[in-house]
Amino acid sequence: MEEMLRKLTAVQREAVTHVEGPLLVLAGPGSGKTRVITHRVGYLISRGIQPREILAITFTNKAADEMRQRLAAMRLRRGSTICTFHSLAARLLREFADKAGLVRNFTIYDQADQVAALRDVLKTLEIDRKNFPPGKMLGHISNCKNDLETPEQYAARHSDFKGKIIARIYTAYQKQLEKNAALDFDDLLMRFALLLQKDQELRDLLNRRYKYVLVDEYQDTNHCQYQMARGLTLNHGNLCVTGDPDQSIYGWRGADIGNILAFEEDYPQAKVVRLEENFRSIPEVLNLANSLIRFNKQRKEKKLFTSIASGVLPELIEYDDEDDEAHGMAQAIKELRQGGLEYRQIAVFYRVNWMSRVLEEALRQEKIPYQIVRGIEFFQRKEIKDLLGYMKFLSNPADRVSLKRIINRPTRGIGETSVKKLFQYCDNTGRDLWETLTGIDQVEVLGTAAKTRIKKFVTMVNQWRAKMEAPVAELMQTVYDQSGLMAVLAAEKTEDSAEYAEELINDAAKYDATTEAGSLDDYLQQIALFSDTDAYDEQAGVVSLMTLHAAKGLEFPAVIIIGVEEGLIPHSRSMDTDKELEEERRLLFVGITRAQQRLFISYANNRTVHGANQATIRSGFLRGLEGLEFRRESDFEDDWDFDNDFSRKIGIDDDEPAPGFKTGELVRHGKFGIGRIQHTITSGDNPRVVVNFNSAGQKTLALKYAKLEKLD
DNA sequence: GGACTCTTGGTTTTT
DNA sequence: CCAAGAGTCC
Repeated sequence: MEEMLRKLTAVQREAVTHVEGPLLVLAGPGSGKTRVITHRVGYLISRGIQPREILAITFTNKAADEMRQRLAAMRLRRGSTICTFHSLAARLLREFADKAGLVRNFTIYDQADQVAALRDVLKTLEIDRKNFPPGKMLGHISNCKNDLETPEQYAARHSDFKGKIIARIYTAYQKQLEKNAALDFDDLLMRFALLLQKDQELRDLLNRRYKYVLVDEYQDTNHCQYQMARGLTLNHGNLCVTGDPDQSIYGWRGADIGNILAFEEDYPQAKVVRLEENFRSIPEVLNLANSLIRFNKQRKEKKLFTSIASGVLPELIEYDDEDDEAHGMAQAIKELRQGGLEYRQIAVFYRVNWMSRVLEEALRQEKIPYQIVRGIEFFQRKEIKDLLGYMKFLSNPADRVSLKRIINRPTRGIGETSVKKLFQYCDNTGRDLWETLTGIDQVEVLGTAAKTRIKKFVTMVNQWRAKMEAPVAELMQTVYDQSGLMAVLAAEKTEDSAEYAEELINDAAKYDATTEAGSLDDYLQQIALFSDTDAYDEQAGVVSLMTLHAAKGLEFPAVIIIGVEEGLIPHSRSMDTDKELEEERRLLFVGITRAQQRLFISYANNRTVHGANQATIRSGFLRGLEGLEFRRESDFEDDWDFDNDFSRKIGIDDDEPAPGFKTGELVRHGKFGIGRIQHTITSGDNPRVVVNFNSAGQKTLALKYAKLEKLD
């Protein structure tokens, strides 16, 4: 351990070795944050803390996996809990199901399930889907849950026409989920946060269980997650959070950047460590990132610097249209490869998923191998949803959404009307769905034909239920076969569907092989909480394509960002407020700071939207950037004077120190006292120096105004 | 009840 | 342009 600590910088070591009490690690991109967190876990263990007393909360399952591997590589004792907020909540809600008033085998609803459930609700409430679209309604509901607001509270707060209706929808939706023994993503967090709030006994128990809690990507936590982190550490206060306000990109789904910005006020005893040295990118990339993010007002001033050697200027390329852009980038990838990079070292980012299409086409034509990092796409396929629907219903026979999905797929002559009657019967008599199904003879509203068919279905399901303890893949294979799904898929013109279904069974087999105490419930939970980035395979040896959101936490020697246009970045649906605009800018910042060496940014003057060609405008974010090499690959000549609008000068350190001051020199400031120059910024006509003052901390000072006195 | 065609609306980002 | 929903026919 001692040796490992020696390899860290002084600031990193500070973060690793601060054991007791709240700790805020403000970590810039590429500052070795992951390393610090893993080392911190290692350090705690080396100090005699039991591994099982440590809880590390990551943003994705992928990040959790990686962390586990790193810890394993450090050959530490295992047993720490490393997972995401969602899986932690799911796990603990199962463990303390009684306290939470839940059944242990609850189902987790994904977006499609939520929509299906909400549609049913709207139908029974006889609310028009056009005026109250399910997606929008779910958005409202999600916001409420993220703020821990129950349907009752929402209803009490709204007396206007629309608010009242939404309150009715929210209430009925919750009832529906309850009936189905299902929780949506937000419920997981909300239910657990509320439980933690009101159940002191449980809180004490968990505070004793997890004595040290670490939360990564804290800038993207919402109110529920904030409450969870707080509740889990209330008794001992050993909460370490890490994050970067400049990389907060999930505000739209409830993430509150205020959580990290106000951490010090929230936890006055908190120690704050800033990791500002970047170990990832060449100064040219960092300079560009800095010159972009400085336009944001909602932030903590922070200057990124690096001692990595200078490289090539990032390029900005203009194209005529998206086809040219895609082919141009394919060309760039080829050139990068000739320059010695491997495919796996190159990534392309875009704002919206549909932008991958043109790109794929171009890459296929140019025979460049690629992967699209979109994990959940697989699980959104119809055949996968069908097969999983069976599994979900087996796991939780109260789940109407799943039953509705599978009872007539393949067709068994049990139509919509029969299902509707069945559900109505349950609602009217208050009887359990599965109970009703097994005693279907008593349901007078159904005809004999329907009853016979349902009985047959129930017999089939019962046979599977007898095998619930079997390995998941085995059970799934049986279901796939005996349900008739296999025959249906095999009969389809394209073989894709059957292949996908088999891929799912293989995935289950992998789960069986790697999980010791696996169960169907647990497998389904893992799948439900699968994320896009989880699909990123760094071993694949291919170019990676992904959205800017999915790029978070990753790094690549070469990065290409396409479609940097008004309406895309910033996206047309989030450019109304400064808050939204700043988040969009942060998104571009995240993209830029993924690059280690080479960075290409591009836009096209025309783009096909809705099948029609539209003229586009380069993103306003590009204005005022420093350190870009501009290249025009389009015929179109506008009156844009790049050299006037942009500055090609780059200013991080070394080459041109600010007049009279050098990195490392001791200086005195009238107000801040004595400090040492961290680095100098010479870009633009406003040379500045970043100084670490002994008492006042780090400050960026304009030489024009600040009177600095040299000391040595 | 189910398979088919036509119309229409609409493209963020995701656990 | 493309997916989902309504409408139509067997």
